[in-house]
Amino acid sequence: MPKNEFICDCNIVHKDAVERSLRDMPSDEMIGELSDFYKIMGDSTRCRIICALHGGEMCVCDLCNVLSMSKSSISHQLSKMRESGIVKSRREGKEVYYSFDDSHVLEIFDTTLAHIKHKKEN
Amino acid sequence: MPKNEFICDCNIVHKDAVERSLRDMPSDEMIGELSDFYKIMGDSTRCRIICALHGGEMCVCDLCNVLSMSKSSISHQLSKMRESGIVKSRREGKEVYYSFDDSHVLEIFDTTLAHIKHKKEN
DNA sequence: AAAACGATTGAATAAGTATTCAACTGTAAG
DNA sequence: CTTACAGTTGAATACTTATTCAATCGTTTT
Repeated sequence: MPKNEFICDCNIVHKDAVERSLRDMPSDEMIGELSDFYKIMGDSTRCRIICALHGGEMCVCDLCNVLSMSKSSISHQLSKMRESGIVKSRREGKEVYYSFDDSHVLEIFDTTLAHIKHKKEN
Repeated sequence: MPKNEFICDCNIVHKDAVERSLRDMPSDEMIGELSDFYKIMGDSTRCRIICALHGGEMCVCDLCNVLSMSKSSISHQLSKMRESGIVKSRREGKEVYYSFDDSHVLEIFDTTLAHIKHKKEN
């Protein structure tokens, strides 16, 4: 087997492990969706929005007050969160109310939060 | 109650909801750890590394071949993952082997992956 | 119809970050 | 001791992204 069958110039490639990993690796599409999901959660402002919406829907203005941030900033983040299907919006008069669109996301969020809390206790 | 008790210039703040949210909001420290956790997962290279290590420990070179990326790039990512406690390393001669350091992280990862897969099926 | 208000949007700025390149470590082999 | 090899590291570059600012939209009120 020629060295350059593999990308790297090392001699000690563990052929079996590498091939098994390649076989079991999720598709690029799947990996992309997975990392996109984590990316959207990986921002403190968005995490705080998720926590705030935990008690029920809120208008943009409420979120501004909870997070002590500008309407524009919050709105930009909400727009991203809506794009990725985490929240949905509902207009009522001049106000727009946001709430969760996907209970599974909330479930993962809560599990993770519990994990972090648990780890801190030790 | 004066308008500017709240940060935003709106009139229709839902006082109760805002105050409840503020009360239930996790500490800045907690939010930081939470978003940092998601941040470290929110990169396709790191997600693929996690998938690759699923079958057991691997040396840097193996990971290069699985991901088709340079040693340096992988090493940089592994270093970040080790810093945040996701993986640990073990030297054996010239090689360095990486494996999971926190089974709970893997659990959350798998749950999320299952969630994404499930959502795609619908 | 005009003004006020809650919210959104696009462009600009600033901050963060992934990959590359080159130099360097630590270990093993000649 | 010298060379080769697996891996690491720091600086540079390119890319992404969060917040701000100003302008605008949609709805309600006067």
